[in-house]
Amino acid sequence: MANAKWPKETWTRAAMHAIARGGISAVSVDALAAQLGATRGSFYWHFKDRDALLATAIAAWEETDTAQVEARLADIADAKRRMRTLFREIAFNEASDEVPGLEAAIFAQPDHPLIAPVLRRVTERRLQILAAGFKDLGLSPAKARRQAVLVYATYVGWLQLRRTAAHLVPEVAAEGRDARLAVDHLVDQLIPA
Amino acid sequence: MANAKWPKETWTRAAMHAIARGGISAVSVDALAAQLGATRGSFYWHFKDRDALLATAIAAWEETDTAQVEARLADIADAKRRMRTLFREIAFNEASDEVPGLEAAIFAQPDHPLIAPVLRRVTERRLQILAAGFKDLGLSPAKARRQAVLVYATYVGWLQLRRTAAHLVPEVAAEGRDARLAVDHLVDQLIPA
DNA sequence: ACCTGAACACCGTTCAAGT
DNA sequence: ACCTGAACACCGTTCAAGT
Repeated sequence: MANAKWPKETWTRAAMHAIARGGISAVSVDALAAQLGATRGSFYWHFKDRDALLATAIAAWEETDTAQVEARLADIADAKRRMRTLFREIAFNEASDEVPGLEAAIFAQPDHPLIAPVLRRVTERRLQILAAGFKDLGLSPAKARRQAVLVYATYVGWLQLRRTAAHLVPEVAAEGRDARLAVDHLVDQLIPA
Repeated sequence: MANAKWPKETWTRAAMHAIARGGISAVSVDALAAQLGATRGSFYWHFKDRDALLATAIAAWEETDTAQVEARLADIADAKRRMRTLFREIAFNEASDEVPGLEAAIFAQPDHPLIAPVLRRVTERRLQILAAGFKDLGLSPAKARRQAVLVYATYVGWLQLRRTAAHLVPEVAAEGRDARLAVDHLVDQLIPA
């Protein structure tokens, strides 16, 4: 258990990079084995099947994501600034993954059976953070919740438009003048003074 | 060409239903052949490969979608009512596909290489319709465009939240009191008086 | 405990042969 | 023109055998 040639973690890291590169379908036991210089048989000593590897990789992402969002927002006392930060930093600077592109790849397949439950938990946590912020800004609990849903839906759609239509919709790009104007416009309209 | 046992269209319809049921990965040449009572070899007479079938099915959806959105919105003269309709009817009553669930399944895989270019065209067309509406409501061209992007991003995210977190976020459900309140809230905030 | 290598199943693709 | 059926390739999974 301690002296494995290709410990479980090695397969998991390789899978995370494969997901970041080409999504779930890019995770091939055969390809990973070849890449590591191991055999497919070896893989099945550590994992029940391919899905178990995928679940482990996605769970690893969830843990680091939870920790990061918490850390980033806890610092900011002022509610309005916290909201702007959520959009500016998290939505626009492609959250600082330790595996670059992994979050984007996971958000790109929200309906995958292994991703959906994780995304539900992440969504609920973020909605609670947003709703708490809007309550701090003076909204009633019900209105704060509705506003949180509205803002989060916009965030989710914004990310999707960036992936699928960035050239077409310069407003949602990660940088540029159009994008900055659009974000200001968005923040002004979605976040009460 | 006229007297085929399993004409091209039969394969295409079967593929559309398979996509609606389980997404792109549910389209298996082997499974479709078995289902139709044909052989896999027969399939390759009509299509170059599996991707050609997928492309044909997605193109068929694009055509009917284009026609439907055009027809539905052309009727409504008043700009504000047109906007509300876009959200109420199209976003909430699961656009009346002739193949039920197909649009939702396509929106669920926006990054798939065969889906992405189609979705780009659909996105641009819808943004133009929205922006024209906001200009009719008195916004400047630049503001109308930004508002269209904001509204459309919210729409896209709303659909995704419904798919992945409907139980968790009753506000985005297709029906119910919470959902109606949330939509009113949303329309009031996103569509200028 | 950990890994190899052969075997099998599933499914996309090709193609020679039929009608 | 349209279809069959056999063959092959790719890859997930199992398992007996090795160290």
